[in-house]
Amino acid sequence: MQEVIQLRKAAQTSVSQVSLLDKLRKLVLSGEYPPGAPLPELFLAEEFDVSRTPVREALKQLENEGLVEIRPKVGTFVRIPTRREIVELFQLKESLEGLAASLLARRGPVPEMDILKRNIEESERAERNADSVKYAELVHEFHWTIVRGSDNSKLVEHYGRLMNQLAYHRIVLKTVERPARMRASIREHQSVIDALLEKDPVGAELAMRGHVNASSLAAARGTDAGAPTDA
Amino acid sequence: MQEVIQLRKAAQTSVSQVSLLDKLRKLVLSGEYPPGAPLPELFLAEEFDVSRTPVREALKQLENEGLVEIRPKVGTFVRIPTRREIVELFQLKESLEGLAASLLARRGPVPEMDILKRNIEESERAERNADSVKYAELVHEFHWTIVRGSDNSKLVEHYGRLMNQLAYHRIVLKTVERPARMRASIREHQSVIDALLEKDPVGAELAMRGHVNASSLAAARGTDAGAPTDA
DNA sequence: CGTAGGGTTGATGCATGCAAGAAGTCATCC
DNA sequence: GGATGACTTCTTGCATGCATCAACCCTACG
Repeated sequence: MQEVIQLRKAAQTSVSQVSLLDKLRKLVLSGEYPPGAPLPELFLAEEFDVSRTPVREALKQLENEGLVEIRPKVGTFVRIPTRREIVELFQLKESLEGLAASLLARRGPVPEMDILKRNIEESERAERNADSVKYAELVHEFHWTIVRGSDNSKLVEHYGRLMNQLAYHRIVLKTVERPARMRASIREHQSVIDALLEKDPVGAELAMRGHVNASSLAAARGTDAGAPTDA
Repeated sequence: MQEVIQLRKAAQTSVSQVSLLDKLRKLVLSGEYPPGAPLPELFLAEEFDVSRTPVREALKQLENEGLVEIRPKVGTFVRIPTRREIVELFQLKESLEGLAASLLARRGPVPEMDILKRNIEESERAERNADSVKYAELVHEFHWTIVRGSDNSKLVEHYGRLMNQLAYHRIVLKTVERPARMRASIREHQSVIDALLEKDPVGAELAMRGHVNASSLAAARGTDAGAPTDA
């Protein structure tokens, strides 16, 4: 009984429609199962009242997504991310979102543009109200709208994988969006929209990349010191 | 016995070290199991002399990689790619390789640079000898060297997924590299290297993207007409 | 006291059995 | 003749049992 990290029973919701994979992913992303925690198949099987087989399949998938690590014949553990990875992921994010903005700019008038305009308005409102939760949601929506608006399903697919990993790192590294950055961020969003409206792919890409880069630097500074150590 | 597509028994190599997943992936990528072909678990299990369980896991993984499609309670089939996907994948390729070149340019003198220089020399030789097989290998190596040289493991990871899907489309769409493009391609490689040597991230990225774009356009033209129809 | 070695434990890896469901077939009815 | 319906078959989805192997502990020895 020398367990390093104790897992408490998660709230037992019925396995119903939502897949086991989604539930496991959420538990890892939410930090309910913290980095380094063991995830024995039998434990999870009892937890979700299924057999080991579907649990195994879900864990394999999560390994594939980079959220857990399966050590053969030893066990499955929630992955411990490194600081280096977050830098790498932000570099990828910049590149992919830049591509998305560029593609969206070429598409002419699409419904996404209206969504983005409304997003800006709501973001300004959230900023005035210092509602950082609402603001974070809007930022999330802004970026996803542009990526989906790229009309490139493979890009959306890869971006989704990327964001899963980043969301995980966000939780783990306890990244905090500083209120001070909100206004700057909104201005950057606006300049992205401006370029999109002008159907300027190059400008849109540059604006988007600049924005992602700025916010990633801010995120790096916002990382608290208690984060896991690098390798 | 009304099977739409007949699978012939693949050469039975022992399951030894190399994993089942790799073997299955290769069989799909090589076109041994053509698009649309059913992949019943039991068939594959007997084929590789294992039980359904490991086959299932491998198939799930391949679905994740976008190579097969699992229709619940119906069966697993080799995915039928669309022309649209190949365009999307090339857009991603351009973006990721551009990022890689940019990152590599910032790294100063690294062993990758020598590999690239030698690659150019060998490419020219292959071009003179009209050795298109050797040439294709060298192109492959050139691009991978740059991506690996980016020193961004997450980029390498995503690029690998991307190239798997592209390799698949290459096979299926029977893309042919035209000899006429070899010389142009080498020049483009050279300009990428030039920018890398000057530690010019922006120039390297632009050169790389221009190159990928040019070769993807050539590939699109090189697609033969017998390819699968779009959705 | 430190270290090497064997045994125990607990986890995964795989095989197999059973049940559930989708697709196609065939017979029947209108 | 065409359409509808149940049935048959083939497939996956899941549960469970057994074998295997890594890590740990505890003992015995130098």
